[in-house]
Amino acid sequence: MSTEERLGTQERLVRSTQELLWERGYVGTSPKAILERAGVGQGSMYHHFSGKSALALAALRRTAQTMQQTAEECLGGPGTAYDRVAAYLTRERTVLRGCPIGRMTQDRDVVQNPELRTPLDQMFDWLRGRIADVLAEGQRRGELAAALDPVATAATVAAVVQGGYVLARAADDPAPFDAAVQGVLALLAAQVTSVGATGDRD
Amino acid sequence: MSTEERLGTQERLVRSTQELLWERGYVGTSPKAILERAGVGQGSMYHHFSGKSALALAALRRTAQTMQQTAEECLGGPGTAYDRVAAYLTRERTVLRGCPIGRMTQDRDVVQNPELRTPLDQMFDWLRGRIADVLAEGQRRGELAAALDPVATAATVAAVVQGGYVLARAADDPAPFDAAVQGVLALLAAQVTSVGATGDRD
DNA sequence: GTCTATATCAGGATAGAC
DNA sequence: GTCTATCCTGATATAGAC
Repeated sequence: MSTEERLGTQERLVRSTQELLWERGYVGTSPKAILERAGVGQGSMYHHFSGKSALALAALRRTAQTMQQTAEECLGGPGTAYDRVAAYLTRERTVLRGCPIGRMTQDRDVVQNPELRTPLDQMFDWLRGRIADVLAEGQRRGELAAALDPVATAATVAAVVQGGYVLARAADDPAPFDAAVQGVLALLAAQVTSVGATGDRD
Repeated sequence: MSTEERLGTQERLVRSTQELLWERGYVGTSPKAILERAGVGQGSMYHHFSGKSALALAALRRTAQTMQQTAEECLGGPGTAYDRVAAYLTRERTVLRGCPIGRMTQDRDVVQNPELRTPLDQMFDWLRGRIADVLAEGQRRGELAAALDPVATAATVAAVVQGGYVLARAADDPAPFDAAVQGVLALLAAQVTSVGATGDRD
């Protein structure tokens, strides 16, 4: 008995929806496709969820939550601020699949629906804030140049990842993603202070 | 008589398709919507184009061409390499609408169709190459640090724009786009050599 | 070249039996 | 809770008249 089969109906529906939204987007995902992948009947689906958008909302919340945890594992890890940002940028990714959250950003029905947009908004807002915190902490420790703007730089880092996916998918090749990441890491490395600097040590 | 009305049927169809692809993506755009916006009948449309994908191909080629021209106006302009990249990054944009080419990257049917993907691929390939050329030229002139990797940095610049759109649409606010651009410009500014440097002058 | 049928299938959901 | 039947609309295209 597979893991999938032992899960509850509701859980299987949410997971199917997560997968399909990632692969096909919101417009491209039909209730029929969801229930077929989940292996449940139509009546079953409409019993647990009011319809497509309710299913999508549950799926997006789940995906955003998972992505946040994954990012936190890198950004909350050990090392300097540069190390932690580098860990986030270079963590293993299935580049050509793109970002399951960033992708939804291109879906009209999602962006125009405040409820559906909220998980995306919160996720990216948290991400930029978290990266900015890491960078600001690096500055306080004297690791990074004081002139660096943590908030703007955090947006840049997050944008490089999302834009890297776009470039890679256009090329059908992960190379542009990797190049973009290496490019921003090199620029960031130039902001790393060479000496232990002015940090207070006991 | 409006400009639209005096155009030929074929031309009106292509323009309608360009608009709709930008707004709704490929899956979200129906032949019916195209012909209604163009103000032509169904028979007319299938006379000039074999179907939806042929129409999309014509539209994407046109859009990519226009975008390339727009980018060239900035990147081929006057000033230092930094100035020209900055001109590209900060040129006026309707940020919340996103990039009409980058958007298609999230459309399964487009990316999986080699013919439809080609215009996207060529456009971004050209863009990264053009930015890399500008940066390399800046290095030869002694404007930019020799250690900078023009190819990787070019990918970063292109990614920041595409990713900036994603962040802005998630937030329903252009601010993250602007922040990402300012962030990468500040990082790039740190690569500008302070002196006229080693350039040969007559 | 353009128009109006016509055809087929999928999307998205409701109804009511079990 | 789950199933099957049914409904209505739209997507995508073909046919053949004008």
